[in-house]
Amino acid sequence: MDAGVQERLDDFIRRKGLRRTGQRDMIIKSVFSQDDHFTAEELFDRVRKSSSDISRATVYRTLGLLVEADLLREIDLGENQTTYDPNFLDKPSHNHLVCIDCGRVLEFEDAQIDLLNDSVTRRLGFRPVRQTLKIEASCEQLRLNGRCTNLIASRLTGKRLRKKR
Amino acid sequence: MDAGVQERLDDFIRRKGLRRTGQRDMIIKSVFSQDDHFTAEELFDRVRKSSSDISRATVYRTLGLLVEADLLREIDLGENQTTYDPNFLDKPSHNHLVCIDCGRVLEFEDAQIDLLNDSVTRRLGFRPVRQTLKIEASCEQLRLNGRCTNLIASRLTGKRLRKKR
DNA sequence: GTTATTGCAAATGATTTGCACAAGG
DNA sequence: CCTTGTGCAAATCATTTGCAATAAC
Repeated sequence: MDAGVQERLDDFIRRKGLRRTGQRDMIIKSVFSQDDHFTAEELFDRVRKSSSDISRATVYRTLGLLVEADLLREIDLGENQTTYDPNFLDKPSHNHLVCIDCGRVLEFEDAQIDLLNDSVTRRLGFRPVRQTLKIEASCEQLRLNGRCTNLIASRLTGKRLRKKR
Repeated sequence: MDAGVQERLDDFIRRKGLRRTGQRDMIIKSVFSQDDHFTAEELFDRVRKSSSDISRATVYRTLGLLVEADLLREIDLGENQTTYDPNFLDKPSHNHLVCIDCGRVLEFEDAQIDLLNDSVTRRLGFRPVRQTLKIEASCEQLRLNGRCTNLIASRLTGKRLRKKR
């Protein structure tokens, strides 16, 4: 876990007159112990494994806190559950590419995209605050070779292959 | 309403072995009679005004149909309700700018952005299918003048000024 | 001691669904 | 007719919330 996280959260907590608790510490450790995207429910399961005295409500409430403190970000992957992305601390303006064949999500940064979007925003008479780019795309691998390692991998792990509906 | 809509839907319906019904016709007319974004519930209210024998369930089911037929698109404006955008027929690759001060949503097209995103996608080894760019920004007007006509307008109309939460 | 935090279970709210009846082709 | 579509009400399911007990500071 990035050393700065705990510190930044402490700042936030102090500034808002809130309190540091054991539950919050555990949840934060779990959130930032890895860099996969996750849902509230997935996090709840993960957290439960280390200590069972953390309730679902506290998980939801702490997630809200982390988002408010800008340590964690909600992203839209087209699911009906909110997905959380813990990687904005390291890569403050990364984007997401979602493969419509295998459901895999890639993160990428691109300074040119950022610049272009900023300039468009200014041209419209606004000051840019945040931008969210999601690219849905299909595997060249799958199209050219008739198979895609990610597709196979996700079948093995039982992950969902496509959006619902 | 764009003349092509009904036709395109008829095609879709025929291809899938479905049926054209009075309710679907009414809903489609309502959806494409204007170009504002809307939620399922808002559409339900609108549709109810012209004919009261359309149920909420049918509205939801027809929305699903229109999305599947690619006549209508779901967009994410950060609300807890799905928002629908009827303007992708006219502007197939437009983007959204959401003002965090007044909540107003602007649509804009930009060929450069499209090209750049496509090229990034290819560089990552994928074939681009669809891209979604949402820019959150703040009013220059508000910052410079201390007021923003949109902000005032949205106060008058009682629209929400900021995201929830 | 105060006040924020937690766990629990109940409440919420958007969306979906089962089923009997109605209607399109 | 035969099958799809509809309305209704009940069911789902993620998320939120009221409240009494608990723990920060």
